[in-house]
Amino acid sequence: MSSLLPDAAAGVPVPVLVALPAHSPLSARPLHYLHPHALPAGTLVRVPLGARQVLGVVWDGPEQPESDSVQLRAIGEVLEALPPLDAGWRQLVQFTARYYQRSMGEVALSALPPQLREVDGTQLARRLKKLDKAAVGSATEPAEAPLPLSAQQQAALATLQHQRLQAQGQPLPPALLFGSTGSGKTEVYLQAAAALLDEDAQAQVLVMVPEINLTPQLEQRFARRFPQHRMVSMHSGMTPAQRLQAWLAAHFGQARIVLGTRMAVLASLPGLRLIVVDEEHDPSYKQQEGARYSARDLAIYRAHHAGAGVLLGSATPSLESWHHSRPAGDGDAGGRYLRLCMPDRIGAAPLPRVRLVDMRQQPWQTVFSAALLAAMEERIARGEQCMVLLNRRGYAPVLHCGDCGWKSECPHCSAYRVFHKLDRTLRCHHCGFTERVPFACPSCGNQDLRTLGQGTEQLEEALAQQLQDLQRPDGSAIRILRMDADTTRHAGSLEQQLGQVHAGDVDVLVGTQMIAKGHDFRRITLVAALNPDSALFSSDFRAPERLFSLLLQAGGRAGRDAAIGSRSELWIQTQFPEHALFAALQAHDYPAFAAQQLEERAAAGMPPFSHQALVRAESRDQQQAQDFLNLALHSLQQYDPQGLVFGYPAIPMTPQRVANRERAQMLLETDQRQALLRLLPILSQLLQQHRPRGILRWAIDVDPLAI
DNA sequence: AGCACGCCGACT
DNA sequence: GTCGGCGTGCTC
Repeated sequence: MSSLLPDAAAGVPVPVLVALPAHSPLSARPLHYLHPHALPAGTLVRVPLGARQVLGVVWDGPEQPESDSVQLRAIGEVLEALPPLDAGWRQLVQFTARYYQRSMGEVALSALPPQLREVDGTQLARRLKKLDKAAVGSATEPAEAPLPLSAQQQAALATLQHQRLQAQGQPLPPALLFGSTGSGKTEVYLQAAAALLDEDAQAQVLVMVPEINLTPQLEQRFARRFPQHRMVSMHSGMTPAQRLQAWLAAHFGQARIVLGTRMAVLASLPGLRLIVVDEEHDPSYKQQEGARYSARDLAIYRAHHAGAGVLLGSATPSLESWHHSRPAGDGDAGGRYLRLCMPDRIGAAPLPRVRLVDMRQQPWQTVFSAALLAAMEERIARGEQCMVLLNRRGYAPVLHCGDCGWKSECPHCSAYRVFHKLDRTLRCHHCGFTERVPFACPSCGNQDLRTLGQGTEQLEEALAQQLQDLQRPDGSAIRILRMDADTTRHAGSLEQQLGQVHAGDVDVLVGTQMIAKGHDFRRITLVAALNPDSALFSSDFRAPERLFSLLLQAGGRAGRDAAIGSRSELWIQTQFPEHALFAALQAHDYPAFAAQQLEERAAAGMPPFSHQALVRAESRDQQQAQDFLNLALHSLQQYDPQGLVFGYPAIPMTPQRVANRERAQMLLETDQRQALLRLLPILSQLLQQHRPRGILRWAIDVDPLAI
């Protein structure tokens, strides 16, 4: 293609966003392309960029490029079949990019389904025809009737309704639905959605869940309740074609209910009226790479600006949401969120009894205390199920040589490789480096290598041995199933294993956190957490919050069935049974736990009483990574003469080295969010400008979850 | 981020 | 003599 000089015949410059990385000097503002006439913002186009054709979004912005020395190229194709993305979506993209320090192009294009980048106008037209067919074909079976409401559910819904009527176009405050497991939060979501879907034929409801494997259950309930409305899912487990169809259905307003993981918060939803964030405390709402946004926080922003409601649900809310929903009193105006409480379990099934086993009273290196084993045996003999939680997969976290002290370190990371007995490998859980287990110590030749610590594989083995004489009520052998990232790696295996548990083929379920979330295991009457202590004294100030939530949630797995729920128990083996966290857990008293934690946070000036950003850098050299961060911090101080933002000197991350990259991080903290928001773009610039050769990557994580 | 261009080691 | 390693630099 010959490069043509721009002339009047070539048309006018149009600002277009393309997917350029956050720190590219080009990504600060839209690029400009020529077109015979101006195009409305939000129009999707294909444009040439270097040697390739890429998808772009026409943007609001300067009508002229900043520099007049660039040769503008022509827009390749306008995807006319798609209505432009609306102003609300564009504003959301702009806010996300600015708040999380990424380029608008990166955020905008990553919010679009990947397959949209590949299709041209003709292919798209074909997809749209299919979309219309799907819309016509729906609705046959009768809708499942709403369930009768408890008094607390009624009160929550009445408050939401009242608040909506009162608002008169004003933004609605976010509502936090604080309800224990089994209190019927889902029914509240369903009826809140129903009210909007019935009253407004254009209305769309976005329902967010933390993880893909939790979508099917909620999906089923919504599908049965709303067979007359089109519902689509949005999560990373879908094929590219499915994702495109779902996105199109939402963009055209055909999908009235969109159910998805965090990515769904950036979908195009022209009729958005309500966002539900289920399990709002769940850390998976925070994206951990690229644009590190919190889908829960964006949901609140988006709902506010769309004039939609937002309903956050949890039995153990994040301390942020809990604090923001505090009632007024004592000279405190209260939080900006509305708090709705549903403490009672429906069907009056009592919450599980919490039993603490003091591991200091147990023989050295006990894995299963005798009391816990006895309790498990009793349940299995009765035909009930047990669930055992241990947050470590593999057989043992370390392999070691007693003679010379060799340990199974990863050559590429500052971490130990985990011993996996089943396939006889040593695997690094950080970089993936895998080797066969050596026959003898690589350092001294000793053939007697030993394991240190326990993982889920070993638990499964130990339980099989300890329970081998035990039989089910019908005399058959007992079955132990292990579920963790290793056993659920293949597509469909997760569902298949969950099916076995539900069918009652499994007596003891052993696994990592993944089994503690969301699933309704009706016949489980005992849940045991074997070793939760590391979270009690972790350097991460959010570790106790996560532990409390995990244990309460895990306990909630037990005894959902009222008939047997009365004897359900949550067992915790700990060296610190006197810890306040366990006392609150025993009383099922989240408010007490939250009050105690918030008091500590307030005293230490930590979130939600302060705002943080974490700057990370990677280099071959740890000192260089730290120097890079410290220098940027030093330069930043001249832009913050009042010292509103405090920067802690850079420290190594844990683990310090991953895949031969040295990692360092620097924490910024302030009680004045605005000051931080003002300084972060300057910091980005400083980092970019003073980046030495050896710095491989750097990134800013705003509102980091783990430090 | 892609993708080209560019300048040094083991092979059809 | 080529194929290909990934370092450096550019994309409206």
